[in-house]
Amino acid sequence: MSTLVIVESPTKARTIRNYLPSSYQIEASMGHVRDLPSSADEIPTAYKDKRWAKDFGVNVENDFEPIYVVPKTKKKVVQKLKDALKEADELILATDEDREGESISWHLLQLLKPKVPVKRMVFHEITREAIQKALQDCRAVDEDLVHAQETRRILDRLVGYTLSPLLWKKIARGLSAGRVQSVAVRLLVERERERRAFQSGDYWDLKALLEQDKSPFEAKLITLDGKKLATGSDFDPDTGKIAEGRDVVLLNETQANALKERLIDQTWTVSNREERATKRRPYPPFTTSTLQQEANRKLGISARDTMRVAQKLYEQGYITYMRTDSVHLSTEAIAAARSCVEQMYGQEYLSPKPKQYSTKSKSAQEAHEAIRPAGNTFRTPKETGLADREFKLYDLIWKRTVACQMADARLTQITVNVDVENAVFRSSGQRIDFPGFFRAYVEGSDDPEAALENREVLLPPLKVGDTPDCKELEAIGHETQPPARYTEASLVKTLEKEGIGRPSTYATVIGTIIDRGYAQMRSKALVPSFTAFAVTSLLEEHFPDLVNTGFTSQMEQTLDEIARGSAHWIPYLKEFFKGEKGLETQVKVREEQIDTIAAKTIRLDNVDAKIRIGRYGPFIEVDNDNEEEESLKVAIPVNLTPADLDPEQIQSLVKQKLEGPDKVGLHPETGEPIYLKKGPYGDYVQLGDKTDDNPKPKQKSLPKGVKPEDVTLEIAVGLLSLPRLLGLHPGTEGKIKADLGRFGPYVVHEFKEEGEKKLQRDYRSLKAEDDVLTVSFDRALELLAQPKRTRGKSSKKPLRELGSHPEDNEPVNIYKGPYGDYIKHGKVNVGIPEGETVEGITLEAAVALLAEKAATKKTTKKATKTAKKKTTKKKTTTKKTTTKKASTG
DNA sequence: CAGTGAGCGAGCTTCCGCTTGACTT
Repeated sequence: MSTLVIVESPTKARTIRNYLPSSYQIEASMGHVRDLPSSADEIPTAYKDKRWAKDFGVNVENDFEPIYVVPKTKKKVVQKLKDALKEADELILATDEDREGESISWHLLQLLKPKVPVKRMVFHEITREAIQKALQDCRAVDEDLVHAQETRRILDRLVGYTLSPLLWKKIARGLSAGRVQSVAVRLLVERERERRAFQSGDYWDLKALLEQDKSPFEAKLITLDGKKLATGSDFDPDTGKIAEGRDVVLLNETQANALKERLIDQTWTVSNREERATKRRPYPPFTTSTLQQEANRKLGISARDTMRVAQKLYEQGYITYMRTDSVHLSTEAIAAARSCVEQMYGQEYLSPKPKQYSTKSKSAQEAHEAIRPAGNTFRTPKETGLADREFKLYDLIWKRTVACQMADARLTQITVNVDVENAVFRSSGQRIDFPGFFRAYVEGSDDPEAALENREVLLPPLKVGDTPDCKELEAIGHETQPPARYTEASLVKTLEKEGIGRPSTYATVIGTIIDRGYAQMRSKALVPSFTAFAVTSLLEEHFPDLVNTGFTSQMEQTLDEIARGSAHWIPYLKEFFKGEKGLETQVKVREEQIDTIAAKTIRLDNVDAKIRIGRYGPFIEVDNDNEEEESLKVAIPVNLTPADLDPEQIQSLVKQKLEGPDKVGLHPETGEPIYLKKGPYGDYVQLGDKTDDNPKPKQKSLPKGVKPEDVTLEIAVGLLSLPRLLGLHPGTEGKIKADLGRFGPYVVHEFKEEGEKKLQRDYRSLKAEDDVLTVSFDRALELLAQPKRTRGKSSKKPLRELGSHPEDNEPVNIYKGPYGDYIKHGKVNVGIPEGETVEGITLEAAVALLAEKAATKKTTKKATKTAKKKTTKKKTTTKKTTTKKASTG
């Protein structure tokens, strides 16, 4: 008697193995095992000639019947499951209890066609009791829920595969649109429009430094003649003036200074004092979304990296599952958190009752627990022995989980009014009466001003009638600020709030919009591109419903009805796609309506010139007054986004195009002219004109830190004389040169190794203090003598030294790598096999593993070669996209 | 890499979710 149990994740398989009898075999499906064909080569031959198959992989002519295929990457998994099933006389489908999980089970049934009894089992916690109970409560696959998933899948396919081709035709090839990404892009564009339209306003106020009984405190002017003083929120962002209907006093610099002079020597009297007790409740434990936000804000880690690190922690058994939308904690988890609080902070810091949090988001499917330290007792961050990011992330998760079972923080807010003449100043303080969960956790904030709130601000014990001394009075000017750009954190937060996207996709959505050229990351901000503006405008104008934040939640409502059996999926899709206002009809109509030129043209507020999306990127088009002549076209440098483009920028770009490049001077030796030019990759100098005889005049980029206005003839000549020969290496007689490369200035040592014909090159980057034009021979030797900076982190120190290899006496060590711990000997690396530990492995075992690896290396040469290609591609993503653009012409 | 924005018209690009492999250090 044996039972095959299929779960989604291999880690889960490993853990539940401990709670099931040995006659149970546990396998993982690794997520979905079938999907719609992603491209033409995946379409089965039977459907190859069908239009609908090629366009959608869904039969839109016949009740949206989908073609499901096993993707190449999943063939192995499916085979393994089939083999495992042959040995079993019972099948238990234990995929997650949400829409996608139910669907995976259904697909498994379709694929495996089991002849043995089948049960569907669901569990939310991986404990012996929970799994035993789940085994008792098996059910059948819920077909309605499966239909809801299919509807979601098909709808996304229809939206994506109709709108994207429309964009190829109307705007640029390779673009994409989708239910999730297009809304995300639109959010960025809308915010950028607000920022462009924003009119800043100035206002002044006074800050006083007062002193009572030798204790200083600060107070700010709040009213004048009983009228409220204007602050940033009183301004209308569209005009930069005080918003209509606001009865406030606006001070300019002169008025503020005059007021200051008038008030400084007067008598200041405390007129009012108020105290207000408040509470702060701890935050709920982490979901994927809140973890990504906090890791981004507090640790500066991107959503993608957060997930990568969390996955590691999960696989190594440190935390529970990291893709979840639930804040629910198991009773064991609550008990563990409470025991942590008692031990580390004491009974008084414990919340009086165990706290269970409930998920607010309507779209939540709650197939998993909140993200928390794994197990029935939590290891403290120190006990884990983790390091670097893994430690920091675990620490964050541990603190948040423990804090959620702690007592509320109790604060007292104190406000004191101080009158002087016709003005009232206010001083605000905050006293923490009991820190409660603050002891463990203070949430990071998008708004640094708000983060400061958590700090204690103490005031001297003032009472009404006190007359503090005014030590200093300062007039301070302020400028209202435009709304902040989205960061990864705030975008994820908004998407989750609107129910758009799922825990498993937040990080990839951001990746997609960057990959497609819809946005770029500038420090932490997501800045939309010109393409994003063009695409968003088109979609807003012609498909407003689809790019509305409400679209997904409407869809979700219908999916819920389908899941409950109260709605049918085919009529819904029919209406959505084939209906009078359906997508198919709309796309057809709009395709004729949309003018290609107009779609590629971007209108920006307060910019007259037209911006157009060309094949090689965005350019400015200035119409000529003379109708006969062609309009003027000026390329916009890459990395310049709509955010940077103001009328002055355009002016300067147009001017350069019209008047030609600035001439720096004539080359002292050849007499050729030297130009300073603006290229798509920045400013550069060029020697001579481009002619038929000289099709490739010498050009050199300005190094970082050199501004175009600083370029003298001397600098230009110097740059154009690069590479500069510094001398010959004393050891090898090889040439040492200095030059500018793609990654900045460098020195290189060129030499030939004994017997080798090929020239070897040893590169070192110059440091910030070095100048490529003047760097000396000695300095170059010094740099070359330094070891190459190892890429990545502190992977230098071995975790464990095993000893020296019997063959060559070279050390055999164990290191920590991004792909797990591994054994290193010379250039051969081999991962530690499953079941072995860093501590347990012997030198003999390691030597055997290394020999095995060295033997297989020859046979897998082909595989590593293709893989190498992949990584280099990845490394040079930025370059790739730009060269791609340049080479399509 | 470096001044374009179109066209002979093959075949291609593209969606959202669920998972960990491939890679190597």
